[in-house]
Amino acid sequence: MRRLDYGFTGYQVPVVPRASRSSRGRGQIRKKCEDNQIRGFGILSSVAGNLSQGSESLVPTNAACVQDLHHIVYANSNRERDEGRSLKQDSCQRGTCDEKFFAFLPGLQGHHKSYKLNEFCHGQNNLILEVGSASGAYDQSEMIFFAEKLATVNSRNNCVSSSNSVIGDSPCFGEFFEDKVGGVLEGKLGDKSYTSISEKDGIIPITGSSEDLIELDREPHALVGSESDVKLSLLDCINHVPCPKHYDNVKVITRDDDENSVRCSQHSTISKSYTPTAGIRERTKKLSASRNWREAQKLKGGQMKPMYCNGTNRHMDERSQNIYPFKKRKFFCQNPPCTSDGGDNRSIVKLSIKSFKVPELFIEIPATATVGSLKRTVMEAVTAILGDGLHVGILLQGKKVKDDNKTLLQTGISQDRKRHSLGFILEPRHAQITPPACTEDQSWLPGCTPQDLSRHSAPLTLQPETQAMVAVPSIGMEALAVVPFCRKSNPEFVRRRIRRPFSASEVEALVQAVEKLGTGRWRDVKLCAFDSEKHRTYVDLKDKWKTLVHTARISPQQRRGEPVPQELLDRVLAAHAYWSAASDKATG
DNA sequence: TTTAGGG
DNA sequence: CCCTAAA
Repeated sequence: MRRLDYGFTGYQVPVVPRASRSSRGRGQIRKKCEDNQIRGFGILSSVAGNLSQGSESLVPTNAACVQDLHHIVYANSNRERDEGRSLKQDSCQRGTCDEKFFAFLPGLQGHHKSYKLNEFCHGQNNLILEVGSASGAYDQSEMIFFAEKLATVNSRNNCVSSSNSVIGDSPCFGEFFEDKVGGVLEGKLGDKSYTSISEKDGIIPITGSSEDLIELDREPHALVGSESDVKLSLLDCINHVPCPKHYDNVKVITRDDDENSVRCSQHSTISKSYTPTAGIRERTKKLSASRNWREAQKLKGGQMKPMYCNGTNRHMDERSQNIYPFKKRKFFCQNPPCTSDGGDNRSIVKLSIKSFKVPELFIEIPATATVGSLKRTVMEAVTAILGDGLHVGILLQGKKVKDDNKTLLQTGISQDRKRHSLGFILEPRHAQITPPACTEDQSWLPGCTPQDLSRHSAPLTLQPETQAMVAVPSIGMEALAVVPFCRKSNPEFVRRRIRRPFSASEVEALVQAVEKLGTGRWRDVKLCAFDSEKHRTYVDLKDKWKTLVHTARISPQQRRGEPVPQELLDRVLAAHAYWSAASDKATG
């Protein structure tokens, strides 16, 4: 009997003949595993996976994860507070920003709230996100979400990304923000003001889901009322200076949406395995002409689906939960060498960039939208802005330096100048080049009046930003990636999913599932062994199996990445051989 | 949508 | 991981 040749023991191999696809149901019957046996297998493998994953976590508990993460979160209705001002540079002042971004969540009726990200300053030891509220109040969970996500975003931008970063809501996660030097929580609520300084451990527990409010000893209500500003400062969280060695004691919290766990990774550890050049090479290689064709097809079909439509599309929903690095990375490491233009090459200009000015970010979202969707919207917007859709502008004494070919000497940037005269702006890369190309919704085109806009979204407040809203550069729309019908207009911003290597437990689960189900039923494999892992599609599983087979066939010396136990690789080969033979037999 | 296979 | 022809 073939089963004897199979080599697997301990369970029965269900011989499920591979029916033609047309005969295999797609409905609820196949929603889960076909029989109890397989279902039991799935559960077992799940449990096994969780157990082993837990044991291999870098940091097993949430609390331990944040030992070195310094956060200060404070809300303040007074814009002029010294804490905020002192951290700002001249280059980070309000009102000098040309570009503005909008995030717009379509499809829902009702009141809207406009959120504006006025400034986003990176400092060597601080990171400030200042949010000006046009109307509604913020709750603390939103603030924390900002803080948390920005930490992740910035970690990614510093090329020390963790593969576990996930966008979206985790159904349940508890996190702690700890400020070793003394956490500060202060705010004002009308006449009531309070300041909460954690003197000892400075731990602010944030429990429950991301929707929940922070639990505070005092003033457990919203920190800010309407017309208040919220400032979030992540001290020591991420250092924007691109020198990873500073991060030795900084940990990045990443959350696995599936396991409801918080994982921490040492930056230094991450950066070890991160090879930016390889990533660039890979992505550059893939910029095939087919993309243009594909985009044309999508344009033609007009079949872009809203990303936040109650998850009616499982695939879109799954993919939207991942943080996508931008598909096309253009990290040119081709800084031109100092040219001998008569200047003194030995003259070095040392710059300490403490903050970047960023374009304002506007978010319009119906009041009926969920908090979760707001979070996703903002997160996507921030991610996009901080991702790759920007280039750096330089302000010298308030004037934009436009000629990139001038030397610093020629431009007047030199050491003896006051540093305050030099400013850096993050601005849309193609803002001046690409005209808005969103043809489906004319309201986003330049020249549209606010009335046109309100026809769609009826924002509660437009404020002075209204004029900017109609002049929003297309890059802003696409960078936000929250307006699907606009994203298609620029293939440049199709983002690649973040790489998430399979853990040993996942490999184990995959092997078990394939042993059970075979190599041609990836949807079933997914449902049985990875149903809870939204980021693993059946295509992913198929691909992983392919690489596993390849790995098993090559010599151990040739293998890369996290070593897969030989025992598992043996099972991979055995299962692959078995099911290949079974397939051949069935075929002919 | 799912499978299968190349990139 | 991405892309996509084919079923």
